[in-house]
Amino acid sequence: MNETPDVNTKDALLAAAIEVFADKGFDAATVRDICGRAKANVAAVNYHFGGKDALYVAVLEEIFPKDEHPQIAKDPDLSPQERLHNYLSDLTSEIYERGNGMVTQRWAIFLREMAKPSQNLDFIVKRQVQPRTDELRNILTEILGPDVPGAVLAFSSSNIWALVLDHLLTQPIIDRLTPQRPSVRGNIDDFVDHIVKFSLGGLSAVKENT
Amino acid sequence: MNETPDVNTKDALLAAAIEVFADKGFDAATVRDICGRAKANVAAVNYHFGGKDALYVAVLEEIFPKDEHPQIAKDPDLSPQERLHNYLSDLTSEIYERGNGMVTQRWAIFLREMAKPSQNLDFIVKRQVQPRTDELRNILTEILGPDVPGAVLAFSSSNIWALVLDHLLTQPIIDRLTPQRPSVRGNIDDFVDHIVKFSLGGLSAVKENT
DNA sequence: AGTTTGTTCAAACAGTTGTTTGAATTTTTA
DNA sequence: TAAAAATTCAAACAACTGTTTGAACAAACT
Repeated sequence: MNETPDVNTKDALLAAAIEVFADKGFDAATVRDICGRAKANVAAVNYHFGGKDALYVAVLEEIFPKDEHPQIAKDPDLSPQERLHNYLSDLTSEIYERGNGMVTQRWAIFLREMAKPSQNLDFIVKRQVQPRTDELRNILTEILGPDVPGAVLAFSSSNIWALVLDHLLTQPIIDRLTPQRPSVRGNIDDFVDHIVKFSLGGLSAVKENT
Repeated sequence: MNETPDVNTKDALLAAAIEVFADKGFDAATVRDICGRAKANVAAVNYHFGGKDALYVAVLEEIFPKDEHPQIAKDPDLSPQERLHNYLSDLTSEIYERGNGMVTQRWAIFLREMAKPSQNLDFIVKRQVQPRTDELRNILTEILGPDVPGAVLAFSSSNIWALVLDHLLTQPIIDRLTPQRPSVRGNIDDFVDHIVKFSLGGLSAVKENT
């Protein structure tokens, strides 16, 4: 009757599902694995969530909360260059810095959805990507000026996102290619300084001759 | 003695496997689907290749041939900036231009392996990525000068790769975010010009203060 | 011819998947 | 306390997976 009969197993299932989905991906994840880690019965997923798909949706709702409004770099006192620095610093540290928390798992799931999009990618884009790209777009409009062609603005915005997301995707390749290369994690500041420099240089280059 | 009018079932299986693996990924691909498209019996994969895994290896050998040596931009008469332009132009058009051929399927499989690495990623990196990154590294060494720190060179190399690979990964997001944006395919030259400008600007920016 | 070798095929096998069942158990309600 | 509702659980289900089997067929060689 009450809506909080046994929160324990349901929460345990959700936590285990976040782990497994981030680690294996939706297809490779099995409900038996999830229930095993949650110390619950195999039928628990269907009882509490209604099925594997619904559990995945619940996971997405959990790790992409609605009320999250970053807009960190909106301080009007800062120059757009400084705001870009703050923007890239915050985004980078969120992706790479915190190792075992929920934040990195969220980006792992995001990466999986990009490589093999499902219907749920719409949800993730609306919750996670849309507000961040809007903010970047504002910063870039100030840097490039109001007369910049829309294509240049769109390309540049994608370029800067690509610089940040790069390691998320190419980490396994870098491990195989140049294992001696220092990892981003632990050198976040160096990495951020580099991509800020690279971005500002690239932006002024595409601004010059338009 | 060769080229019988009847289609070789082994070749048909290989062709169908390339399609299915590129479209669904290794896990989601089924041998029944592959054999169905090849109009072959379910047991044909095991008879001709020995199993699904061995078929995947055969597909990788097929779409990542050994004798492929790009080194297009090695002309010593060109400036490193021009060589970078040629390098990015060739790489971009190979990834995005030819729509239905084998080349794009190769990059689709590459993307899948990056998002969920398997043992075969070593093979792909050695065959596909290694020679191209070596070439880029040479170009960047000339542009940045011999005294550039190794970390800056490594970061910059990754950055430029990220600019090219960007759309491969974010295409499904862009479709959901800004559908009005002109696609890269069809505007390859504009895209290449943009990332060349952006790259050169970024490179001189990271070169300045080191 | 006959024999051998290579290839196809329908059927079945063994394993895993998500899901359902129905009875046992716990918790809540009256 | 007793009835009722909510939750757990072992077992089974149906569908799908890659793989194997053994007979049928085809081609090549002696």
